[in-house]
Amino acid sequence: MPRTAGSRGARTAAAIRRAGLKLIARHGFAAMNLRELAAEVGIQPGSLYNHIETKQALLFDLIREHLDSLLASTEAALSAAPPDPLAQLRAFAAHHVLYHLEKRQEVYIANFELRALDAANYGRIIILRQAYEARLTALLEAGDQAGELTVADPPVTAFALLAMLTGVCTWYRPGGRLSKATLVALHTDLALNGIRRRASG
Amino acid sequence: MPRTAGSRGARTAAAIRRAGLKLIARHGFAAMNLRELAAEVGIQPGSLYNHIETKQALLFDLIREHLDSLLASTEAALSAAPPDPLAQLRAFAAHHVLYHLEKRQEVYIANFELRALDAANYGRIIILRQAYEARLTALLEAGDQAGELTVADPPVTAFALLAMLTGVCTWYRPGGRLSKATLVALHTDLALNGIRRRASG
Amino acid sequence: MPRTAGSRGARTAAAIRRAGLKLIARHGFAAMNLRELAAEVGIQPGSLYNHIETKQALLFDLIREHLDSLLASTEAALSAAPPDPLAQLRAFAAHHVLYHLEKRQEVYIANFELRALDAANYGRIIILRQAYEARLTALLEAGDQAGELTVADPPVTAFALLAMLTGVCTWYRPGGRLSKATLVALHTDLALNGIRRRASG
Amino acid sequence: MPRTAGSRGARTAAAIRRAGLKLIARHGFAAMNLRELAAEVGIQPGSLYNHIETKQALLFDLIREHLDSLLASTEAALSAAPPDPLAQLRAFAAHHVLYHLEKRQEVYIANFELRALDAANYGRIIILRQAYEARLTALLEAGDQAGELTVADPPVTAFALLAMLTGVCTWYRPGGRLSKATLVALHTDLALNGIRRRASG
DNA sequence: AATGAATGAGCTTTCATTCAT
DNA sequence: TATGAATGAAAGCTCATTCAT
Repeated sequence: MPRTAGSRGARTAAAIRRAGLKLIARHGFAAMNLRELAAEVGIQPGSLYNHIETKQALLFDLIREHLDSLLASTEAALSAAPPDPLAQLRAFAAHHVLYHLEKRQEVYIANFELRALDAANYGRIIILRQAYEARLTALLEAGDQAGELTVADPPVTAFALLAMLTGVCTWYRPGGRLSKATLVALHTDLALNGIRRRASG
Repeated sequence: MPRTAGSRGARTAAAIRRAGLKLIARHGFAAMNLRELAAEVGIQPGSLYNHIETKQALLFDLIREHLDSLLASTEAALSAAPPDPLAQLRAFAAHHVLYHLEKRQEVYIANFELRALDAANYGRIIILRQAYEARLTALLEAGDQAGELTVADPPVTAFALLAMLTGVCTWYRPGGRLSKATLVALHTDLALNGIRRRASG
Repeated sequence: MPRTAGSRGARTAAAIRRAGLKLIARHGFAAMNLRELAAEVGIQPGSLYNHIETKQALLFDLIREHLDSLLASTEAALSAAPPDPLAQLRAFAAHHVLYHLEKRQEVYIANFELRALDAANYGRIIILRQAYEARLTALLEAGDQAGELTVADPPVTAFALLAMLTGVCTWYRPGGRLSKATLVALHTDLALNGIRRRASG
Repeated sequence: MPRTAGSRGARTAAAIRRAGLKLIARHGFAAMNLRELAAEVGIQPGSLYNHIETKQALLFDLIREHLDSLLASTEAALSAAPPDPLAQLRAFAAHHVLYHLEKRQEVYIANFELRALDAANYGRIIILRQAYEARLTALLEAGDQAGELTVADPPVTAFALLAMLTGVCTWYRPGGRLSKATLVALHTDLALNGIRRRASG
């Protein structure tokens, strides 16, 4: 007779993912070890394998779920914004910063531990990541064609803006001098100003 | 009897640093192993210890040398530029991008492997890094006070600009579509535009 | 309330023994694991313990059942043969080869996995095995005394003949070049010729 | 500067092979563990890997060396015997029994642990083993054609004789009731009698 | 300055077995 | 009787580091 939903098993699996995020973000994937992860969850190392396939598969799952979630919530944010290019871009930037501030662990892992993925998993993740980059590139091109932006090279500009907007989550700590809202506004302006079309000359 | 400058020992030491940069940049510090490093150099693992103290000390040396070199060459670049705030900032940005494009391995390590440093080494490195960040922050404040820039929050803006200007070296590969000079110009403009004071209305 | 004879439980128990024979014969006892056995049966590993005591007990049961069956069918074969020593021996050899060809998995396990038995179980099995060897030794002695055989050392000769007659099941595969009947005849002759009394000097 | 020959390294490697033979013969390959092997040698488990590639490679090396040695010493024994078929066969059988009595551990492993070899290694070993079997098959065919033997099916007879002649090393213990020489004679006669041509009727 | 061999601690993973449900 | 989840021990193997030569 199968256990009921919400059973201990599901809670353990969730705790493993939570602890995985925390420890990989803290130590890096290679330096994190499953003994510590198990201890954090409160089970024996071998018991992890009732819930994960391998250490590598855990990393892949965490990254994939993050990117799935990022893509979905980005679409939601864009849908909720006015359709003109500047508003869409501002929505993208604001959502990016806020989302990244709130999911700093996931972001860290998804950006800096890709090299720890094996070839097959790396390929799968890159597709998702490129979809996200392409979304911003398309917005930049639309803004350029609408005459509202001056974008010298859309894909390169997209990379540059993403780097800037992502950077905040490498140093932000809750309770610091500036609120999340302030940081969102500051970075959004910085990004938009960098590409907004100048009045004339 | 000490060997002459170009002795085998000195060449081995240099080869170890070169291989260290390459392998740490490729795999990350924790995932890199000294066996592979020794093989790359063409010696046995035990022989490494005639040239390095520990794996940790190798990492520290590589990062410190990089930051020393970055700080020194930044000062040289700023000295060679006109003293007005905008020109200084442009020189800083252009130098940063070019230097980072040319030292991608060092940059990668100095940015992403700080967590692998032990506490004492981390403290030493952070001082150097903060000096670099402070240099840019000071330029932003000067430009703001001179009325040429609009900088909402100098330290945060400095972080944001550094993230953007550094980002390029995570994807740049020599022989790609765009030359280094083009990338330098593109990123410099993007950064400067983000903070240049708007005409008025 | 006990289930009826053909109940699910009894069928599961039989499937476990069948899978056990197959997997132990294929991989060896130590290399076989209960996960694979459970998968072969179509249940979860924990469920095995409704039907077996331990992995060790499963091995013991399989070997004991095989030897019980071998001893019983040997007696039946000897009873059905003429009582003279040569005929008895020929019946023993023919039965041995045929039985071994038909129960190759059981034979393999009973011959090569005895060392995996714990001390107590090993002792119980050795008694059965020695009974079988003693049966052949007795036939050899009887033949020798009757003047029909020349048996230098009955127990050693018994071991040697058993090794030869058993060996066929390490390489025999159904559908091969020779039929079971041919192999039985060939080996029986080979064994008998080895010990039949020579005409004179 | 390399160590001199006969160094500790070579002695350790030899001790590992000796202990490997002993423990694999005693427990079986799967049930043997490298911790026990290391303890037997008097080193730490990790140190084994200065001398072996993997556990699997150790098994392969032991089996291959045994078969190489068996083939070579068989050739030497045949060369030393008179060239007529019966003498050659007798020399083969006597050599086989004696060699097997003296290398019981190697024989056990080479016969019963082939299934523990991975596919590639298994293929390499089977070639050697078939060469040995083919040598006996050829002698049987020669004896049959010379009219001195009656061999119903040379390859099957070869398998049967090898099984019989090998069987002795599964139960022989030094210091037992019968000397090696006696056992060699007994088994050689048994084998030869099984196939020697009968006078006539 | 280089080597080969050793250490000792650690790693991910496997496994027989238990047990509440 | 079956399940899913847990245990605890052990496995093969890796690795930074040491050291006599």
